[in-house]
Amino acid sequence: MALMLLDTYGLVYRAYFALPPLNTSKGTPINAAYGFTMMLNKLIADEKPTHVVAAFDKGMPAERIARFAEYKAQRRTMPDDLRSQFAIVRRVLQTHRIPIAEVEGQEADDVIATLARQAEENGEATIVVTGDLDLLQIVNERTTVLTTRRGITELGRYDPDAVRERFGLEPTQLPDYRGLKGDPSDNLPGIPGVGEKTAGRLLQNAGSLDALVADPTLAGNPKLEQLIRQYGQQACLCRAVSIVRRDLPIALEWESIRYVPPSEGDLYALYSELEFKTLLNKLSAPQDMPLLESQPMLSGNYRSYTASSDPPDLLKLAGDLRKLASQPHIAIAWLGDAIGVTANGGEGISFGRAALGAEPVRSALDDVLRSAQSLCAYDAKRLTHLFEQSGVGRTHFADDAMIAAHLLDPGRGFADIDDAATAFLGTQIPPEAAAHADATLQLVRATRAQLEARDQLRLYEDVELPLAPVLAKMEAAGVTIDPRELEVVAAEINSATARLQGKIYDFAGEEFNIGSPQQLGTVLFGKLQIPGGKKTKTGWATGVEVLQTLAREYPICALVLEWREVTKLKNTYVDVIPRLVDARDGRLRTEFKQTATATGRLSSTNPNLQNIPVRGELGRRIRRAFVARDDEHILLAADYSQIELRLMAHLSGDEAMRRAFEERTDVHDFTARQIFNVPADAVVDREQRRMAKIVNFGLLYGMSDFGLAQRLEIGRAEAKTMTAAYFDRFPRVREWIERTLEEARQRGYVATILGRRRYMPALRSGNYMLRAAAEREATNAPLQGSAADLMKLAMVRIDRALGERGGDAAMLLQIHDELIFEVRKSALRDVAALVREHMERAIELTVPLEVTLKWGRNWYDVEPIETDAFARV
DNA sequence: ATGCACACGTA
DNA sequence: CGTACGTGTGCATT
Repeated sequence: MALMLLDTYGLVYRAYFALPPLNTSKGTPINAAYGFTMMLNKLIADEKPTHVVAAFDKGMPAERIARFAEYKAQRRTMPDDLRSQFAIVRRVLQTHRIPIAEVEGQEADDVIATLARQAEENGEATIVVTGDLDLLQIVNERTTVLTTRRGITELGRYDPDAVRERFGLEPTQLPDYRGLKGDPSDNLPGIPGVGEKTAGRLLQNAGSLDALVADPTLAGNPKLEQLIRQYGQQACLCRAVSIVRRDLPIALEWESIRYVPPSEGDLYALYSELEFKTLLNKLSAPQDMPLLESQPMLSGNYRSYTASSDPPDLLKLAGDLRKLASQPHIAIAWLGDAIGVTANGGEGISFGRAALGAEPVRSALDDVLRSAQSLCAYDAKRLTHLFEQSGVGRTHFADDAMIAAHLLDPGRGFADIDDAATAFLGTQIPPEAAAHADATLQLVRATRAQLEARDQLRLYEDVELPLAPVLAKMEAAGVTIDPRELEVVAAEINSATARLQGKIYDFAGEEFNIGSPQQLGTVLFGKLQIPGGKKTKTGWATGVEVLQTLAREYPICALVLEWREVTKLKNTYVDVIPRLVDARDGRLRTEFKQTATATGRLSSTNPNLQNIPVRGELGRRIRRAFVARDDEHILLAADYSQIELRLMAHLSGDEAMRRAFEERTDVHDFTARQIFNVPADAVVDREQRRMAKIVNFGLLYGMSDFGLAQRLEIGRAEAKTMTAAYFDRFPRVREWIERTLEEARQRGYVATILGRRRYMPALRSGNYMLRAAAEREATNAPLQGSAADLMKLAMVRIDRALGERGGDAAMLLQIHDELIFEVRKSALRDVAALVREHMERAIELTVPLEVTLKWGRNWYDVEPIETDAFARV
């Protein structure tokens, strides 16, 4: 249990100065309210309080004014555009269902101090969040104070040790300290000539201000002694206004301040009214998801075990684990260093990961998992790797709550199981592995019901769940890297970098950091006076578009572009990859994230192998380093051709577009013929095809006339004519886009071919920019997402088929529409046919799917396989 | 040390 | 004022 107390005024004040002036489209100042809301969300996410109260000042601090007339005389009056935001802050709090505490004539500090004391007396932990350090005096074993630091998200955390560390004093000595040294911002004089250092030393020696005043000789030197005699009473007065009151007449109703997560609908309404774009984007909870009312913390009967090398302990742990062996439903969680296991009843066991090294424990767990009917986890793939390393046999999971949660709302990143529990269970999970396992079971129950209600079980059970172990295999396999090839590229890059850098310095007439957009902008557009400089928020724009247009006339721009290209390659790939190669087997391993994207695609990290260069020649050569494991194997690459456009043809049912694919023509060429009216016996020129290609891609991304005009470098009217011609030839495409948007507006989400959803609340936003962005996303998501569906389904089937063949081929990488395999040479023909078959037939569409197959000894040298040799079945 | 802005690699 | 990502740098912040 943790109570969070907010010093609302201080936090809002802080947010106001931390952020630039921001207004809603109607001109309402909003920066402080926005910053406060950001802080609030972050605090709740990070600190996970069970109870929250926002404290406000109310009325004048009359008592203190009476005690010390000058008090706060110096403080400036509140700016009007800040004052007006407090009403908004109150609404934010109301929406978050956070109660407000205020006492007539009292400052928030005193309200907070009083509530913290009451919580202490009840044995509860309290976190105070404040903008200044005055409240540090109430820090103790149960009360922690967070103070705002830089910006709006950074906080200092003060427990008693942190206070001692910072001031060399006990928290309770801080009012004395402030009384001695004074505080100009509150117009407290203290003792003249006594600053931080002296005040600290005096208190360390004398213990308290009272002791000093009673016996000024404790000061240790005559000068200080005299000062204390003269100003001692003034210091005591200063101290008096620094001491917070902890005895205000407030009755703390523990149950009434329990934090209940806000309704997503209410949040949506509020955030869109206030035009909190970033927050709105994070918010995309399914509208049909009933939010549970607050629940008590999960409780269960957990017994903890600490890993030990002591045989009796491990044997006891193994014995207790084995008691779960007959249980049908087992959940397992991996939290930090601990493993938690629970069965359906809530009884659970946690133990250190290291215990898996002991044979009795390992085999006991093995038995439990083997005998269970179903096994579930949050991020099963991670556990699969752990089991693999520890020699635990079973790795088949019937449920993965992380995947289920992501399917229910892919727009929201469920960073961890605590996130998901907050969203779907409305509960916090105690920080214990067994509790996490238990929460996993509950999450599975909740999410499965939702998936079923939405008809997404097939997507979950037949695609996503079986994909996880496939990805685990791919991650475990890795890909062999030939470092010598990287060295060749590195050498070339190094000499190019040196050469380019020298030339750039020559042109610039000075040495500077070319990698700094800021310095580069100053050199190009300031010193060299190159015209055409545009500005960004922070300075000159030096992006490719800008430099490219200048490159013809100003060689330095071309050189900078070249420099950027080579340094990027060096820093991101050539220098990095060798360091990540597993020294044991020379292979490079990535992690595929299955729940990272809003559209259903995978992502790849550590390193990202989905963005290895291909366009530039130099970069492309990096692919030479990706090789088959030995001479007996080769790499096989299989990629879908134009999969998203084909899906557009399928989903829209546009006959003309369907025919383009049916006839196996070049689709960009075909489009060019249509929109430029090129006769059948005439040739489409390169420029026409280039433009048609941009139009096709623009379509997939929901591009506007304006954007199209910019990309094509033509007038807006011209672009409009072109899209008109396009939609004239492909009328159902336009209808599909409009239908998709209309449906999405109405039901709140768009869906893919397998029923994967993406919730799009911003479609109904009153803010044009937000709405337009959402419309583009909504247009693209069904296409990109359906392509992901197809690929995932194909991967699951291919893995199964390869498994049946034995071990002569392994899937290594997925790059969205492309798969890379490592294949025994003798099996190439069969495997290529099998891969093509499963990819092309993943889902039957009204347009044919086409897969291009290539093979080679490395990723660079892959050459198309003669189609004739692998005729389609 | 950490977060942001910018830049840029891929589909 | 086309979508979806991850990672590198510089730079301003503790």
